[in-house]
Amino acid sequence: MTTRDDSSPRPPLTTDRVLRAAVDLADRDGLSALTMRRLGSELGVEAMSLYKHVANKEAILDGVVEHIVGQIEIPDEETPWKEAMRRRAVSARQVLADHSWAIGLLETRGSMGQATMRYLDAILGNLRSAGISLENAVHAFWLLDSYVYGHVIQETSLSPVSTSPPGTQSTAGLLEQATMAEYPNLVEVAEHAMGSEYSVDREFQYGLDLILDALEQAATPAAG
Amino acid sequence: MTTRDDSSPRPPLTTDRVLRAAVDLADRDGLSALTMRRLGSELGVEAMSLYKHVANKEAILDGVVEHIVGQIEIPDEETPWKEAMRRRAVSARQVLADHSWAIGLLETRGSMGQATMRYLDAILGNLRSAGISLENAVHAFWLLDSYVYGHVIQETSLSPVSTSPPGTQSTAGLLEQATMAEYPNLVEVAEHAMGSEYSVDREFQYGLDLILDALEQAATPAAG
DNA sequence: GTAACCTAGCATACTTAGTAAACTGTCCGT
DNA sequence: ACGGACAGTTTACTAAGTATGCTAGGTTAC
Repeated sequence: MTTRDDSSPRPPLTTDRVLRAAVDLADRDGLSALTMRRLGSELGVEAMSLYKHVANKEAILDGVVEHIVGQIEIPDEETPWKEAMRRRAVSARQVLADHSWAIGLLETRGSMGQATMRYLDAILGNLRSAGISLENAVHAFWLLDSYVYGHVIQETSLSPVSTSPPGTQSTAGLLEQATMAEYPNLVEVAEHAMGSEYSVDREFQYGLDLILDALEQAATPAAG
Repeated sequence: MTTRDDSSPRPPLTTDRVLRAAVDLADRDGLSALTMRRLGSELGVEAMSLYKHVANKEAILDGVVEHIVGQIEIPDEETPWKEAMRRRAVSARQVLADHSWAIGLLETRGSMGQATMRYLDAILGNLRSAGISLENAVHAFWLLDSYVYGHVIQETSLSPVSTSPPGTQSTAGLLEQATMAEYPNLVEVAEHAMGSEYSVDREFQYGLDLILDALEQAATPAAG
């Protein structure tokens, strides 16, 4: 039994606490702020102390990705596939949007961790146990995951335009650029996107449903 | 008139030459190898000399992204939209796959450059002049671009599994992990992906056609 | 023709990264 | 009490981006 009943001024470091703090730090100040020294001071500790709990920074990034992926809602095998896929796509987008810096990490990780494999396996498991063929399950996986990842990427990379409320200087600034006259279609779309009836959320839903419906048609040959 | 007819041992630096060298370097040794010092030595010059031609490293990355995006085939307004969209999606995937480090850059750039805007404008222009409504053009843009970007991300992040020829140790290594028994669906898919009849190229085409067909149905209310 | 000056490239040096190596202090079992 | 295990620290090395000031060669103004 460890004595800790005195007012512990600093709980002991653990790998989990390190990873949690890393996610918090990146959420708050961006991925570039996630340095060993800042992470250390966040935990009231020197940078080198972290190395007692993680192999190196790469390991932290790996762990962080796992942490993020682990937050995505995983379908069980009973939920009807279309509903399950919609739910997990929405959840994945939510999680990735909440930690928009994480997408950039996904690509750079070479190998999949446990959480990632569990996630993929659950998706495929749901599809397969719904009677969908292996080929079609793979198609569905690629399509949906590509769509979700790509959508989040675009949301973040277009955020100067799309996330600012109408009339904000960043939106206006984009439009007022002299060269904007050369891009009439972009202007038209930007204005449309600034309208109050437009929402990126709905845009995501639209594409998601379109893909799901198309997958359903493809997966159920003749039945209607 | 500048005298340059003598055997110039080193052509003068220009912004363009810097950007070109940056792309080459990243292609060859990866994005992390793209440092000012290495880029300088690549051009036979000290790191600080680069700052005479680019504001800072961020500007190089911006320029590199522009360079990459500029390579994507742009549709003209005459090409039928479905064909145009397929072509530019294939081209975008090709370009991004040729410079797989570039995707990670796209997200981190805050603002769009000229090439990016020209690209987006051309896409929207093609769709609009094909008589597609503004709303549907926006849908098509989000869907297709998300799919392409996401697909490339997954290709690179799954590359340890998918790009290695069947029977390679990285593929086998993944499968032989003790924990793999916990992920039967993943194993099934991995084995399927290792089969010679499987190709990520075809996978991309499948999803692309599915999206294009679905978009077509949605854009042409009753016809067909 | 020469002096002022512009400019590409260079040398130096400062700051912040990641992390290796060796040290310190505490606590626990013998 | 002692010895080791182990969390955390100190110091220091390497590499990155880049500010600052220098130099040399060409250009331009008189």
